[in-house]
Amino acid sequence: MEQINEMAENLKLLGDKTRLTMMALLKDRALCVCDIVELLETSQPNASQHLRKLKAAGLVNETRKGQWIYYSLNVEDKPYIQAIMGYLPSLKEKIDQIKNDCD
Amino acid sequence: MEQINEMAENLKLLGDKTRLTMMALLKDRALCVCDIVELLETSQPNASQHLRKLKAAGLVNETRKGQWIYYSLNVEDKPYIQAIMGYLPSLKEKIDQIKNDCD
DNA sequence: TGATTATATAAGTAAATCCGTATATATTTA
DNA sequence: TAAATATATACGGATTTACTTATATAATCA
Repeated sequence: MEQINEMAENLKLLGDKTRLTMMALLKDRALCVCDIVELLETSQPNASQHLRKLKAAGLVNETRKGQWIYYSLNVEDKPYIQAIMGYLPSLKEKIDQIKNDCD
Repeated sequence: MEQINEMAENLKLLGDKTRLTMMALLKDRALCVCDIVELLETSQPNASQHLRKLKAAGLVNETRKGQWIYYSLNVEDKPYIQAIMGYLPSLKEKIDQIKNDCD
């Protein structure tokens, strides 16, 4: 079943706490890498590597804005991913705490 | 976020094509290990080991019936797992093809 | 009871995965 | 143009994972 294999690949990507937290963060709004590094309290290369995987699977988009690269969700055409996202807690409050240097 | 970590653990379990196919099969009905081995075309130990992980996470139940141990879904109290299950294709036709020795 | 069938567990191996350190690339600013 | 900032990539090590083979346990049947 090719459909199941494809779903398994995507679920595997979400089955990592760093990446799943990234997705939860991006539910609120697009974020640049330095925001994500600060929010996740991880290293910049680690964040970049996880973001690359999410992007390779088409789960996020990237947009450069000057020095910064903003990542945003790209799940409109992926209904089961959207369904999962609906069950992720909102991290909006946490996001509002970060100091927004990026700009 | 403990809730996210717990979700990530469960999604990781579903993020494997063997286990996700098992879950899709069990959506139709309870199956014994030998059924699953036949349907997945894998080895018996491999099937048992994957089933053990699903059981440890509480995603399936087991019930012995004589010589056979039947596994069934246990997702009533796990809404996001149920949501994902709803997007898995039905493998009913495939299941109906197996020769039902078990009995 | 001994043989057979169903399932679980143990142990080993190859591959995948996550993360850290180091470095490269791209953009902005002085 | 040089320095600073933001991000990506390369590489290596430790851990995890999936699978195989071999063996153990449990239930049934002759």
